[in-house]
Amino acid sequence: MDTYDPKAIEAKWQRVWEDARAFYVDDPPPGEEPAGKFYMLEMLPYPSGNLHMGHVLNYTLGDVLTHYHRRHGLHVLRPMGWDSFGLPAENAAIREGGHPREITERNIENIERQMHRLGWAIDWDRVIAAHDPDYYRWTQWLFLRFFERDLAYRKAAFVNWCPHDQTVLANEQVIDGKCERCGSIVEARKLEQWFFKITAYADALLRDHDLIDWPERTKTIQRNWIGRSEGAELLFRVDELDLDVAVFTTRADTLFGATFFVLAPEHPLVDEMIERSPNGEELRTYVAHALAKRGEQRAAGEKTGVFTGFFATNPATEARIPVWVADYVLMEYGTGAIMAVPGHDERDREFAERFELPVVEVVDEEDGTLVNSAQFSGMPVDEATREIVAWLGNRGRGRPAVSFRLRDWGFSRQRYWGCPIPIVYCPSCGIVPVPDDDLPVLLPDVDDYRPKGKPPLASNEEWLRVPCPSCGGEGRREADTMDTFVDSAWYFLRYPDAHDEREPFSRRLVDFWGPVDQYIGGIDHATGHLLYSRFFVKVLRELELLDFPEPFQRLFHQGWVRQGGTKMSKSRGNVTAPDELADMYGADAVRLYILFVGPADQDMDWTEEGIEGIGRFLRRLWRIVHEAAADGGAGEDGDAGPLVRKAHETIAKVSDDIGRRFVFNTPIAAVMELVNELGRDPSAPGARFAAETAVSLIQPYAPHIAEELWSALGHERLWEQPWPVADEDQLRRETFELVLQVNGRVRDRVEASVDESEEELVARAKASPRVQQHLDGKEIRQTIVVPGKLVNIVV
RNA sequence: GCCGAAGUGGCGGAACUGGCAGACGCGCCGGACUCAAAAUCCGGUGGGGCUCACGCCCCGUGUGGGUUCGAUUCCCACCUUCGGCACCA
Repeated sequence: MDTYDPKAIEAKWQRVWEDARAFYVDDPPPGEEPAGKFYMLEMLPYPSGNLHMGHVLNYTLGDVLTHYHRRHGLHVLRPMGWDSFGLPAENAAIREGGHPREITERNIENIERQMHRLGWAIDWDRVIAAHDPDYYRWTQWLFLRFFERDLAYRKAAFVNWCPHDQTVLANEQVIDGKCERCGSIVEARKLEQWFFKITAYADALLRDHDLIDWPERTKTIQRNWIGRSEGAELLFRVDELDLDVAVFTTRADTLFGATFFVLAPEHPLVDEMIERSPNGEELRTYVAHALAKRGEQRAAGEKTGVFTGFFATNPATEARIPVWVADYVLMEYGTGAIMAVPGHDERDREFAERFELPVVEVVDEEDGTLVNSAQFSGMPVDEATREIVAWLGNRGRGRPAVSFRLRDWGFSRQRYWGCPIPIVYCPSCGIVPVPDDDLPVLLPDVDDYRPKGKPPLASNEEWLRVPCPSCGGEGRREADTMDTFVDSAWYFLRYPDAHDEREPFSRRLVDFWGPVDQYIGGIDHATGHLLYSRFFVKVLRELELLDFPEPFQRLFHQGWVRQGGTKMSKSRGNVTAPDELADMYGADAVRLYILFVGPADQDMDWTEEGIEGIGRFLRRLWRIVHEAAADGGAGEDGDAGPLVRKAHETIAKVSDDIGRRFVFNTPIAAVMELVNELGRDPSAPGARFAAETAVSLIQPYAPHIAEELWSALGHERLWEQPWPVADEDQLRRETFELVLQVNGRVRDRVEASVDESEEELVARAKASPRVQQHLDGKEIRQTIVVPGKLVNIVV
C-alpha cells in the first residue's frame, strides 16, 4: 500500500475521466428522447480570474447531485459557461490597460484550469460565453423578437445614474441609494432608455410560483418585489381644468375622509397647473427641486409640498378639496396622484399637520366600522370598501383596480463591454431593427473605454454610421449596450444546443433538456436574474420557441461564505484561493470540507481550522480500505453481522439525506461513522462490503480517492456504478434499546425484542431496579408505551 | 415600520414526524509509539454535585410563560442577530 498522495491520484483520475469522456452527455437522436433526463445547473460564474470558496461550495453541491443522479441512471446534463460581459473587466482595462476581451479571456482560462483542478463533472463541450459573438448574436436575435412584440421599447425615463461608473443602473443594482458596485451616491437623470415590459407579466410571475419547487422565502421576496395590491381607481373632478384625475387606493373605505389631493411632481397635469396657477412660479421652483433629488433624498426629512391653487371634488362628499404637489407621492406607483386621508394614513397626517389641512376621522379604530360616512357609517371596513367602490362604479366614478410595485426592466447601459443593441436610428424611419441576417452586430474595438458621460461606442464614428436597413439613408447605430442580466436571462436555454448556428436553440433539444431540474445559486439573485429568467421563458413560450412555463423547476440557495463577517466576493478582495488549499490537502479534501462544515444553505464564516480533520479522515479511509481489501473477512454481500448492518444503515441515511432531505453535511458524518466502525477491525466479517460501501457513498464528494480505492478493491469505473441500495432486511432489527422513563425522565435502558407486546414492555420497565427506585411505591397514574421506543410511567 | 430566517458545549454543527440533547469533526486533556518531536494510534471531554469506587443525582438547547405523560421540536409574549422591502397610497 502506497501512502495517500492526493495530487498524484487526482491528476491521474482527471485524465482517465477526460479520456473516457465520462461526464459528457450526448443529445438523443430525433424521435428517441429517452425518459429520465436530468438538467443540473448552477448559476454561471462571472470569470473574475480566481475561484473563491463560494464558487467551490456552489459547484461542489452541483457535483454531488450530478454524480448522485448519474448513478441513479439518469441522463444528466451538467454544463458550464461564463457570464463574461460586465463592468469589472472594463474597469480593469481602464485601470491597467489592455482590452476587456483579453482580460476576460485570460481570466476564463485561469478559472477553467482551477475548475479542472477540483475535478468537477462538467460537460466541457457545451461551454458558452456571453461575450462570444456566437452567443451574443442570439441575445440580439431574442431582443429583436421582444422588440417586434413591443416587449422591448424605448422611452425617456428618470434613471439611476452612477456618477463614478458613468452608467445607468437597474433598480436592483442600487443599494441604499448607492451604486452596488462602487458605492457612489446614485443621481437621477432623464434619458432615453431601453426597457423590457416585465410588468405585463406581473400576474403570471406571481401565479406560476405554484408550479415550481422553490424555497418559500425566495417566492416571498419575489412576491414583495412584484408588490401586487388590490384596490380601486377613483376619479376626482378638477372643474377648472375640466378634467377627471384618477387615484389608486387600497382604502376606498376612507374616501369620506379625503380632505386634500396630492400629485407627484412628475404628474403630467403639473405643467398645465404651473401655466395657469396664480402661484405658478412657486410651483415651478418646487417641482424643479423635487425632480433634482430622487430616491433616498426624497424620502429623507420633513415632507414638503406646494398648493397648486386648484381644487378637486371628492366624489363621495362633493367637497372641494385643495390639490397639492408633493414629492412624497411617487409617479411610478399607482397613478401618480393620491387622495389624502390624514385621519387614517400616517404620511397624509404628517403632511396635514405640517400644512394645517383638515383631518377627519371616518373609521372607528376600536371596532373597525365607518363613521362620518353618510349611508356607509356603521359598516365594517371590508364591506364598506366593496360597497363604496360599487357605489362610485354605478356613477362612473370608480372601479376595482390592481397596482404593482414592479417596474419595467431598464436594460440600457452606457458602457462598452456588453452586448450591442441591434438597433439603427434613422432620421426618416425612426427606430429600425437590424435585420436577422445582419446579426451579430459585432462589438467593435474602441480606443478609450473611459466613461465620458456618453457610451464609449458613441465615439466610434466609423462603426456608428450605417445605412438605414429600411430606407438605405444615413442611420446611426444604438451605442448603448445591454445589461449583463440580459445575457444570463436565457443562457440555460443555450446549453441544450450550444453550437447551433441557425437558431438560439432547437425547439426539440430545449424541450428535451428543459426546464432545469435543479438550479443552485445565491438568494441575492431573487429579484434580479431569477425574475428576469422567468420573464424570458414566459415570453419565449408565447413565441413558441419552447414549451415549458418556468425555467427552473427546483431551486436551492447555497449560503454565503463569509470571511471576517463580510460577504466574500471578488469586489472585496478577501478571498481564499481554493487552488492553494487543493495543493496542500487535495481537491477531495477541499470538496469534502466545504460541505462538511455546516448546512449548505446556511451562511458560514470561512475558517481553515478543521480541514486537517478531513485530511485525517481521508488518510484513515485510505489505510482502512486497503486493510479491508487485503484481508477483509469472510463477509460478502448479504452476510449478516453488525458491520454489514451498519453499511446498509449508512446507505439508507446517505441516500435519504441527499435525495430527499437535501442536506449534504450529515452524509459525510454518516460515512465517517461507518469508517470508524470498520476501523475497529478491518478484518471482521463484512469488512470488505463495508469498505466498498464507504467508498461508493463518498464518491460524489471525493471522486478521486473513491475511484482509486475502488480499484484497490478490485473494481472499475465507480463513476458509472449504480448507486447502492439498502437491503430492507438488514435495516430491520430484532431487538432495540428500550428507554425507560419515570415522569418523562430517562431512568434506564434495556434490550427488548421488537416482537414484545406493550404489556411485556411495561413489565420490563417495572422489573428495572432503577425504575423501581424512582417509583418508590408511589401510585402509578398513567403508563405510556411507544412501541419500538420507550415506556413512560407517570406517578 | 412591514415581511422572512436564525439563536444548542470552548468552536463548526447533529437530533428528519413531539420520545435517549450534544452524532460527526475541530480544539483541549491524558496515554501508547519515539532519544525527542511531528505524524499515527488508544482513551476522555456540556455544567454542577455526591461517591474510595462501580456508579448516582440535579441543572442544561436566547428569555419568560403555556400545551403535553414527555418540548431543541408545537403555541403565546419578549430579547438578540442576519436578510428582503421601505413615503408603494
